[in-house]
Amino acid sequence: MQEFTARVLGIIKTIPKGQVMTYGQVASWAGNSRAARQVSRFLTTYSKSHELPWHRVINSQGKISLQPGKGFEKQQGLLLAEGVEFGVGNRIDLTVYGRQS
DNA sequence: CGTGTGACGCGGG
DNA sequence: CCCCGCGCCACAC
Repeated sequence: MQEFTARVLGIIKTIPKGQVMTYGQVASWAGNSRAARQVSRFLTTYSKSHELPWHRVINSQGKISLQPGKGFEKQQGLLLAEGVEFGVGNRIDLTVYGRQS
């Protein structure tokens, strides 16, 4: 496994319950601020084979990137279950729920 | 190899 | 708020 991938995995596993991180933030913490896209692709493949809080990773707009009918409801349900609130337009306030850097 | 495709992000209009 | 374009990058054809 690539070093970058291993770090992404480690970072996501440490996101506190009830908090979220953006793809870009995770990529940056893992050492490559330009790899937000790879982080998303990583989740599509690893969320099924690993025990990982994949639902705590959202986009920089504070919104869930999955499309309705393709996982959106599932992710929103998991976040709601841990107390994360969604505002107008199903946006999450990153200044409240975002993991502070 | 060239091309298309995104769970991305930033800047503009 | 919505929509676009552009940069970015691994991956599938």
